[in-house]
Amino acid sequence: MWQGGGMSAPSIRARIRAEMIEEIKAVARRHLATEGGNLSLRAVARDLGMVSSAVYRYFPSRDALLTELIIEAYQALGDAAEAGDAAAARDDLRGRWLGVSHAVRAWSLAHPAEYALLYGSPVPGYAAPSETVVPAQRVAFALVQVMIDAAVAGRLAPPDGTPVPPPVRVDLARLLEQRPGALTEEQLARGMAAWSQLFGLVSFEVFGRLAQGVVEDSEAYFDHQMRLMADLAGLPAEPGPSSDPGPAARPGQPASEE
Amino acid sequence: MWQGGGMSAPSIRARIRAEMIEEIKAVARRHLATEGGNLSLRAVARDLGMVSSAVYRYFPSRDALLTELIIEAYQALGDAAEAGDAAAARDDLRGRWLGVSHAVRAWSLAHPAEYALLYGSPVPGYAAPSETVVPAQRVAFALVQVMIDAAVAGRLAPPDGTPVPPPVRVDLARLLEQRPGALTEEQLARGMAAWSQLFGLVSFEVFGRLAQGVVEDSEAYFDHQMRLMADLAGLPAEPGPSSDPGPAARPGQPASEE
DNA sequence: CCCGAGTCGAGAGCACTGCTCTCTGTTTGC
DNA sequence: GCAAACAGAGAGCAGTGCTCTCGACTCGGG
Repeated sequence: MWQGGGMSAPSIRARIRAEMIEEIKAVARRHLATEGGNLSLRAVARDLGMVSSAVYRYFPSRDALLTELIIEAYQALGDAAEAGDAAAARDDLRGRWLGVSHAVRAWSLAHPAEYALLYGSPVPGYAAPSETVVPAQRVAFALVQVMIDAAVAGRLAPPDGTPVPPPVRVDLARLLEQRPGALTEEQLARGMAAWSQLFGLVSFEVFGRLAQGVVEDSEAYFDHQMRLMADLAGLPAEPGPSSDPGPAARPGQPASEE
Repeated sequence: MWQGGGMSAPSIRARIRAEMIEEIKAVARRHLATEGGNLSLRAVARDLGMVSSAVYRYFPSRDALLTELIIEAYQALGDAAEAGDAAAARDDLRGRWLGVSHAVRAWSLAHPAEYALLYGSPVPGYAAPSETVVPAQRVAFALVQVMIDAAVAGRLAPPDGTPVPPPVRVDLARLLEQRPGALTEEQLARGMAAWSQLFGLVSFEVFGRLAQGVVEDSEAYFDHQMRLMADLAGLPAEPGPSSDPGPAARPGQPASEE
């Protein structure tokens, strides 16, 4: 943008600038982890040995810095979720489902302040920019993808119970157009139930609304709840017939990078 | 405390003081509703025609004021939930279940800032005091109570699917001691799944993580999701045989006081 | 009745915040 | 080589939570 031609010769200054931006974000992320949600731009600047107004050469406002951190946090969470999926054998559908779930939980517990940025109360005047909607859906996609793979393999149990009422069916059908023919509206509704259940559970745990003497073994509790959701989604209990039925699909800590 | 004897003769000054406390809380609640989460004590004082230091005669800190508002918000939410339960016939178990759910959603959408105080990111240094744990459980109790009533009436379907693993069974059994013999651990686990599902859904909607073109008719979507949870909990679909099977158990806006 | 004690409000002040503006020195592209 | 763009420092503004002091007021007991 400010450099017309191709990406030739990053012109030392531009490279320094890019490094500076990364350094600011790194320090801000560190502050977020230690101090908590109310990020102080002045404190970040102080840690970098510069004065607060200098930071405004790189970010137009504190909210812009937060937005950058939010986007990168969505990426990191999405990466963790997909890594949790990839850690299981492709036909171990329930193992993949639990892999995604436990990866999301592990990342969230390891980065509570960033999780609060993503799924806590939105900051006062700040409105989530459009760049955040796509990465925000990666976790939901990861869960639904397991259901889709199960459906195309003919291993997704047909849902019983309450059918989807017409108005909801319209909304869900619109979502299903992106992945045509794979799932029914009933099945997608169950996948989205698992999705909101996942973040409800993680929010309770990260925000400390659960650990007050209610549940001791919170990981086992979480694992059981997500298995209930796997049942609800219609995922089969055992891996496919073409794979070794080893000790897969155990909770553990599937993925927790950094 | 500062008045030794009984509660005789509130001594004008004490009455004025109590009124002042209520007035401060009322203005603070109004500010919370209009401005958002970051409550400014000085702005509240300004609205009351007093200077900020005067407010400290009534509340030792801003967090103390917030704590008061949090406790009262829990009470209001609990009242709404129980009113939503009471609006349905006692033996219309699914109607009561949905009544509680829709009442919680309606209150939360009507009081987003207070909801964020309860279920959003916890404020920086602030740790939820012990006065908040009991009122925070009222909603969960309201849901579980419907299941208990269904169980004693022999109308709660036995759960199938994944059994509760031993470590979780220990935690749940400890919770069940307060209501002995009514539910199995499997059933309580499903009730708590519905509980976290409820707040996961409401959080998504209140915090604007859902309405971005994903779901249009969010009330119908919520209703369907909570019916899925009623299925999961094992609640019967129809009211009991001793009641008229009229047009009950419809969504609507069961309770939304104030 | 009156007077010390406790209460209340106002004001000034401290340390902090996000952000703007101006000024100086450096780097860049032509 | 030079004008333009950029980077950092510093001062400053308006706002925040909170503390302290000081005068006015009210209350309860003698």
